[in-house]
Amino acid sequence: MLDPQSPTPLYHQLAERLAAAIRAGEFAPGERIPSEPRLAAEYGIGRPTVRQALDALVRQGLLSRRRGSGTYVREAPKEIDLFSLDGTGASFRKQGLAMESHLLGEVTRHRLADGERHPLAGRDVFTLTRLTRSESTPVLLEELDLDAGLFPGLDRLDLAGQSLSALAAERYFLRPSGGRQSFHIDYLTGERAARLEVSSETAILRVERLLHFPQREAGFFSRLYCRTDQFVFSQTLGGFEHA
Amino acid sequence: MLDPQSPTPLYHQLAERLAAAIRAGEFAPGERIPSEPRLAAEYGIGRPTVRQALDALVRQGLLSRRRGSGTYVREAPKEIDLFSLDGTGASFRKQGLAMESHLLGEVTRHRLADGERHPLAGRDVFTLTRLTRSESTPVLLEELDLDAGLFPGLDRLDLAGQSLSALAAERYFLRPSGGRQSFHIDYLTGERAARLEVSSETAILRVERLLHFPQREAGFFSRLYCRTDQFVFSQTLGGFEHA
DNA sequence: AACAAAAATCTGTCTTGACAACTTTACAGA
DNA sequence: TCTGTAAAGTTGTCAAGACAGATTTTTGTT
Repeated sequence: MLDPQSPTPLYHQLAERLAAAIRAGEFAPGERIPSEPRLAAEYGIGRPTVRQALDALVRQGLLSRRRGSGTYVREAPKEIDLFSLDGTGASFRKQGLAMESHLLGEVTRHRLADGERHPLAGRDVFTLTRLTRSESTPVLLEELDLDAGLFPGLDRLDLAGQSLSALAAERYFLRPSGGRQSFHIDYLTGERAARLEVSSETAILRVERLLHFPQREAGFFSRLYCRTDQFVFSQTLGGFEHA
Repeated sequence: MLDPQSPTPLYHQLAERLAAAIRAGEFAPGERIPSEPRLAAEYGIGRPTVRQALDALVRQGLLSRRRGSGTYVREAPKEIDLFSLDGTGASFRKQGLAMESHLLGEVTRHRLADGERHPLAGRDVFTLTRLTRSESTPVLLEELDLDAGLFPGLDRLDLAGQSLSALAAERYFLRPSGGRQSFHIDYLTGERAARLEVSSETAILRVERLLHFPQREAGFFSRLYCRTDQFVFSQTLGGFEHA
């Protein structure tokens, strides 16, 4: 039973109680937990209070809900080395994970205005979007901008299944000399949320990465939206990492 | 006014409306927005629905609430280069940010059991915890484990204000040869939440980092809990990064 | 003008209740 | 035994209301 006299709110006590039960293995991944009305009756609290507790566990990645069906325990995320791999597709396969990456839409070329808040502002860029799925669940969305001057004719290439970093190295003889990436926690809406199949309540790791080349500073900019609820994303340190 | 006929729920419409107003500068950082009862009256919806909308904006880092006082627009986070710096303290100062790091408790030495799920399992380690604040707000909590064999006598040194990476290089002649770090979104409870002054609803970037040395594989393990709502944490790529 | 107390207002927690949208289960008929 | 429909049960959204804890504003007194 919950303790109404406790300084810890009831919804919080329930969330901790359920989280402990999940971590202790009382509910297996994929298993349905008792319904909201059932939990309300069992713990003697209102359904909105139960929902508040479950809301927190959903956000923490322990539970997922399906309207009309119930609330289920989630699988633990697998780990993928992302921030140090030579092309997402190739390294996904190397790590024995069934991943599929594919382009969304066409590669387009356009000019970024001078005043635009973008590291490649003032230049012509190739823009492309790529989505990676694991077992048909989206896990990574990449939005890429490449300096058109560094990658001439890129829009005429068949990029399906291609490693961009391999392409950069082998076709354009480009190896990054340095760069910078920043890490953010984001909540997606609109098209990005739809592509990753998440609600605006789901915390997403967004990594903004800018690569420099000996031939041109700030030649490649990318935004990576990572579903850390699906995968653990890691980076190998030592030696240079690039996209 | 909100549109009750819209497929978008009312709380979601309000959240989007308020987010747009904040981003458009209608409310300046630090400014108080209309109270919950006031918003309920203005938009003709219930206070629980207003709270649901505000909950989402608080989680997204746009708003913060103070009981009895009101709901305020938050400052945008500043950027700090963390995952490529030679010791947090030194690089904070180099980047002109008023940061203070200090040890929580003493350096302790103990042995990790062989079967323990820890990269340094089976060894004696020095364990220490460090908290970094900016303008008296905690932004980074580090929990560090160092192989005691690589860092003899570490517990007898005065580590206050010290760069650990400089210490490793200059006193112990240790430079990392490689490593790995993984990125997680976490929700803290208990002591960690108290130290970072966050609620269990706040999404935290947790980075687990393991460094290898020529002298010893897996010599240094650290967990970094980053308040991305306070700072943008970034990494410089190229050349080797180490703690 | 300054200070203390009371009142008002704010957010935080919780309840009961209702209805919508969706899924699952039970039942009737072929 | 199979299929279709109704009933039951689930989550999602929303409302009104109450009270607690904290802060701010107003009022009264000196």
